[in-house]
Amino acid sequence: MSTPRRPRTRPRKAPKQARSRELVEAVLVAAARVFVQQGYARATTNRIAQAAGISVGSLYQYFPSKDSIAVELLRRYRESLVAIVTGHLQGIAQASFEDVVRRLLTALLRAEGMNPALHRVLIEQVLRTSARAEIIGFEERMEHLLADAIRGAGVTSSARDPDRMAFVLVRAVLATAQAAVVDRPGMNGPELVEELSRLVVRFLAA
Amino acid sequence: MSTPRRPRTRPRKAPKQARSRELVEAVLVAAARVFVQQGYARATTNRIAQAAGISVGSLYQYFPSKDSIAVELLRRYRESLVAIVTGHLQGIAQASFEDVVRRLLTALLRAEGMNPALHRVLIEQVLRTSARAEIIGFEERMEHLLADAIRGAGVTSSARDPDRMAFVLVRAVLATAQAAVVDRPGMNGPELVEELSRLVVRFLAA
Amino acid sequence: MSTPRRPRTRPRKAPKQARSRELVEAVLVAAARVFVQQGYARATTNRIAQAAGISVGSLYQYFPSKDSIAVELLRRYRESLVAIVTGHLQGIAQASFEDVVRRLLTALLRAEGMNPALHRVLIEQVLRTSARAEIIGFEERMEHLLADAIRGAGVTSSARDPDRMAFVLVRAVLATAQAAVVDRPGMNGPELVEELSRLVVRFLAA
Amino acid sequence: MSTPRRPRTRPRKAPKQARSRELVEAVLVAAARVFVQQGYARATTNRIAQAAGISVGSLYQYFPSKDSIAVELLRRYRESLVAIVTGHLQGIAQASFEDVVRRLLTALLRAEGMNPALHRVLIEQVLRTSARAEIIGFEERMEHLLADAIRGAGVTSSARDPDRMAFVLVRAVLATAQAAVVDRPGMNGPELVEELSRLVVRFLAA
DNA sequence: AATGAATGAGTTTTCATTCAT
DNA sequence: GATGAATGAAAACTCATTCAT
Repeated sequence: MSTPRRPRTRPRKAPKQARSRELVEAVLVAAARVFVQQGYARATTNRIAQAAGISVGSLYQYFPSKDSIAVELLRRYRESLVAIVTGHLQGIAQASFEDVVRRLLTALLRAEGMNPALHRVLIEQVLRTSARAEIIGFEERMEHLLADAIRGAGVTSSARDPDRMAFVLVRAVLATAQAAVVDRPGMNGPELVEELSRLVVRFLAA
Repeated sequence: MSTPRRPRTRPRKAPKQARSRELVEAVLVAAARVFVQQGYARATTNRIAQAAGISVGSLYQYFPSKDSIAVELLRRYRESLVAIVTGHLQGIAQASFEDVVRRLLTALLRAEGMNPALHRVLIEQVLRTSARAEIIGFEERMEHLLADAIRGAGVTSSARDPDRMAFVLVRAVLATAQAAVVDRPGMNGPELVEELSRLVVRFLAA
Repeated sequence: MSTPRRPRTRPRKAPKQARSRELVEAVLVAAARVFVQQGYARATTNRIAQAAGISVGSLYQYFPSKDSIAVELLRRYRESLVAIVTGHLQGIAQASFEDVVRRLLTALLRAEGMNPALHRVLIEQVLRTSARAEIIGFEERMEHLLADAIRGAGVTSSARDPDRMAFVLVRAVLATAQAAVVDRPGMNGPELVEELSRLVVRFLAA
Repeated sequence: MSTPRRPRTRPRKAPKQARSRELVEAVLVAAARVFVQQGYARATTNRIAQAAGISVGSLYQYFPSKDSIAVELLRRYRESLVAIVTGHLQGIAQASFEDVVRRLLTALLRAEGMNPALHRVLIEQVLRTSARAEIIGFEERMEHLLADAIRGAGVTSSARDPDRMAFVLVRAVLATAQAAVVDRPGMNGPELVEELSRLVVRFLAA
């Protein structure tokens, strides 16, 4: 458990060769599994390497520290969530507002790229890490996207602050979606999408 | 030198004497602080004991392991949240529905008994602990409370499932409240209460 | 932080590489010395590792616990004693009975492979260990060897039970030999061999 | 496991009052049981006190250290063995030599005051202790008793050294008796007494 | 005198990281 | 590049002993 002198959280080298890229992927996939199953503290680098089918030494060839794996995982995870949301919000012009909401929520609840258990573990860890700066602002980005959409759509009365509305919606929806995916799969289904859509639409109504 | 076979997550002895109870409290308070400040992994039992102003040995007199401290903290935290919600829901007969919602949200956002930063750390920990079973069911209890309130208040149309509604509301509201308290204190204020109340009331409307 | 449920008394990995085997040997040699010099309780794993010229970590790579070192030492010690006795008993056909006895006793008293001080420490330890089952039966094996030899040699009258005779001889001879080697080196010598031989031969006589 | 600055192995105070004596006895009885069941290292002073039905504090009123309990136990144990042997050897004038031997062995094998498992644990411990000097010489005393008896009885030829004979006999007989009592109760019985007597008598014969 | 809570030095054990092969 | 054995700092936990009550 000795800690490196200087925090190393950036990948050691850009995986240029195909083989390297595969190796990096293997490590990330394995690490995600081990982190979730054992918790960050129990997830030893040896276990991760083993799960990835490589040696510890090779792991350290691409990740300068255990933390750097967590950070990269978190970065990717959030990237993918942002991508999903962005993608659907762009469709807001073509489709009815309610349809967009419904599709986005359906996508989220289908757990596309969503792994909140992992997210929780990573957050706890990364919060203690120097990589904090690289990571925070994720929800903020989501909020900006949403606030802009709200403003652009002219959906709402001028009396309310779109930023605050976005803040509320991002947290409320993400948390509910995550809970449905992880803790209560039985709750997940079209009816939940319906309720969540109702939550969003009614909340946004003037 | 050998370790007991069963998971050590239950408090070692019931603190009967006043002195003992103080000690247990001191440990919990200190542990909460250290967990939040340093993260679970860096929070060593020695540091916790020191922060509590006692010796490690005394700590282990009452908590058989580091994990057991986390588990007890989580148990208490959730207990207190349930108490707050229960308290306010009981007032639902005397006051207008909207008033109850507003007061409850105000209480939550005032961070009464709420320490989501601690909660996050603990969750990560307890996720991999055998104590998991002792802990889950917290949100479920909240949901039951709320679902009953919804049914009793006759607030809603018969077409919707009160259980699903409760599921959505509990997650949405708790997550937003926690985020406001921890991550974005600037967002916290009467306007947020207003928006959250709107979220709840509109969502519940027939 | 949690400990494996099963007793850790078996070597962790089979030392296959030459390097590994050396390390295991080094640990055992060092441990034997430290156990004898300091007693089991004072013989810390760090001290043993240091005496072996390796790091604690390496020690734990091959021995899952302090106890497992003691158990392996005891196993080997007894193995070697059995080998000595077996070797000499095989010569019983070629040489006169008395000669075999004398040579065997000489070998034992020359402390070939015999380290009773270590034995004592180990016994105390193993007595309370789950490895007890793996260990007991040592004297029994010796007795079987001897009882068979007695029967085969037709040395004795049919009125006596060879098993009981073997029981008595094994204990009597081993204890005396050990005492001579450890506690009273001054007593050790040809005359002692003579007396012990007399003890055995006369005891066996019809 | 911190060790006292100066070895304290003598009872702290002579138990003058009846109550004190009882307490001391209770501790010794409890300690003997715990030492045998758990081994010296695992036998904590708290466990011993608990087994004795008193508090640790009271234990330390009469024994200045954990070691001092072991030392006192060993002292008493050996005292009692010596008493048995002495008693029987005195009868050597009145009865036939063989009878004395047989009676003595019968007494030993009846486990009168004999607890070799305890003995083993204690020896290992006391060997590391400053009390070593107080303790060693036990077998020597037994040997002197026996050597004198041998000389006095004129049992044996002048060609052999009575001291060496006594050395051999004491070790051989004690070890066999202990093994029979502890490890192989099934072996214990009149036939064993017969064999052991034969061993002694034949060994002593000119 | 008796009690048993408190102490903290001293153990066992783990695991991120390095580096010789 | 890959490997995995070796390292050792740091962590969890124990228990002989003290001392306030």
